[in-house]
Amino acid sequence: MKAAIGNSTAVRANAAGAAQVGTVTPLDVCAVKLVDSDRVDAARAVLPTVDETDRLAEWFRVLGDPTRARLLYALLEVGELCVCDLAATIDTAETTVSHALRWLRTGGMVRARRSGRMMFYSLDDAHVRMLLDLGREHLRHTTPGTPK
Amino acid sequence: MKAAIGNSTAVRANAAGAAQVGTVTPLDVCAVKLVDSDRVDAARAVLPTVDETDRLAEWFRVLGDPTRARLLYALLEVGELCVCDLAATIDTAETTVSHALRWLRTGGMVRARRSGRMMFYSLDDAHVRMLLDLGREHLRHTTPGTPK
DNA sequence: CTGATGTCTGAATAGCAGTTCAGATGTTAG
DNA sequence: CTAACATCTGAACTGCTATTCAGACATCAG
Repeated sequence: MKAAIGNSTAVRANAAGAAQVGTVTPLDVCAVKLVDSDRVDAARAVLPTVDETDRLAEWFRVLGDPTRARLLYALLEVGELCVCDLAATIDTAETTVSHALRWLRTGGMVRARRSGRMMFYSLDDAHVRMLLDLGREHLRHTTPGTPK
Repeated sequence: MKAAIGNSTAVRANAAGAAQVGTVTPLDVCAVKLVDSDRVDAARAVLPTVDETDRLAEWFRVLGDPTRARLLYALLEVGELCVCDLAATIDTAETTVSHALRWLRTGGMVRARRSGRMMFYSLDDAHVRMLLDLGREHLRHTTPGTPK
């Protein structure tokens, strides 16, 4: 069973006793109050694990930099480019591009192929393609003057 | 060979529009050399503008934090939760949750509804739902021991 | 071999972002 | 009105990260 997890429902459960209060030894537990404990339990049941959300956040974060995003969108259509061409395409210093490509490489989003002294990079993740397409579609359906 | 200079001039000129090309001061422009200028031009032609990629990167970056990602995944299934329940769900301090929710709010990913003293939050962007689903699917197809 | 080229890496700098703390705002009950 | 409550905000601290610089590594021409 999954019950062994320390931070799982048991800890907060009693505060859920919106119906009955005071019957159970409250002490430290009462620090947190829940409004809709059923819904909280439901959410916790389907929520990815901390390890999974950490990996997901890291995955998204790789796209969360303008340089890296530009590189990915450049590769999305053209297929394969070497470092100096990528630098020219996105108008950025080659060193900066190289650092960014390391992120993308270790993130598994890009694959490198050596040809002579040059390294050719290309997208290496179908999900990333979908992500990029989703992003562009989102742009289209978003008013440029988005309220803040 | 190729019209490397001309091309690289166009390279630098862009960002706003390929207006002035060719006859401008070459001097510093020659610093960059292109390998496949045709492909570079093709990539630049379809590449989103700097403003667009900035917005895209910012959009992705909002998901690139574990706390915010957890909040979104919590809301993805349950639909609506107040701040204290969100804090309990993802086991995080309410202040931290509040700060994270501000990001999601200004990012347009979440909508707030007031009910008495409480604020109920829910997802407010269909594309974000797809993004979250895509992320989970990506997790499934990714070996936990991904090579680096 | 030496030199030139293309790319990568590590250190250093500057700037931003996540958490916590203290207090402010807004809401309801008495 | 005051008190309690739920949430928000700003400031401070810490840590991470994007860029630049200098140099290393790898490859090819001679």
